[in-house]
Amino acid sequence: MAYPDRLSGLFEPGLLAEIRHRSVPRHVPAGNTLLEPGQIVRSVPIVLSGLVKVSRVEPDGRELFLYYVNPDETCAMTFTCCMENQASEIRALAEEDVDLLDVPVKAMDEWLARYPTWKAFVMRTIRSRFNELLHTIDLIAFQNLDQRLADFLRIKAKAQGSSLINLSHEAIAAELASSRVVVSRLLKKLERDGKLLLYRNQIKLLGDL
DNA sequence: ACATTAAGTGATT
DNA sequence: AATCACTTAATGT
Repeated sequence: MAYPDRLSGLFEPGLLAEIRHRSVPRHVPAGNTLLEPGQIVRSVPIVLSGLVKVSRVEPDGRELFLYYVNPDETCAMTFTCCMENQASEIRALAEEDVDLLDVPVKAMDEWLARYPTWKAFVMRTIRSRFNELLHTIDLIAFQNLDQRLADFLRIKAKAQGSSLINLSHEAIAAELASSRVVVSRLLKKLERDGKLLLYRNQIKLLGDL
């Protein structure tokens, strides 16, 4: 199986062999949901390729972008849920075609005690997400939507490896739980400042924000 | 040519 | 920053 090869830089050989034997490869086409809120988490996905968008879904249907899970990463939320077989608090959606390895809860629990690199991997992803979330909480608390928008565009561009973002203002507003008009205005300002170019359903980032 | 959807803008809360 | 109301621009049929 070719999958775990790309993980060889992350884990020791013993663990790689375990991953090979106990994880289940899964392919998720772009646009499909990996996990809906309320669903019981039974396995932890390790993303091999593609891009997974993780967002919060409010009862009224509104959405709030939280973070992307890139290749060689895992979803931090699933760790916290799956240990106690808790329901998911978030939605995970494949934004590009995704190849991943499903690691059963039982296996990842055992590895936590046995393999230092696994423990480090888990801790690292939880810590970095936690810091990311603290950052966005700061921005929301101080009502800095312009910063949050800039962050979103930067992260999106980096995650998909292209400065061309194919999203309508409406779609971006939905991700940030804001309104289209506000996003349009902020984007227009960024364009005036020479930070990006606006087209219909498309945004071209210039340099860094 | 017409209908539909995306984006721009002033005024108001 | 959000909402409303309205205009203008781009796209689909």
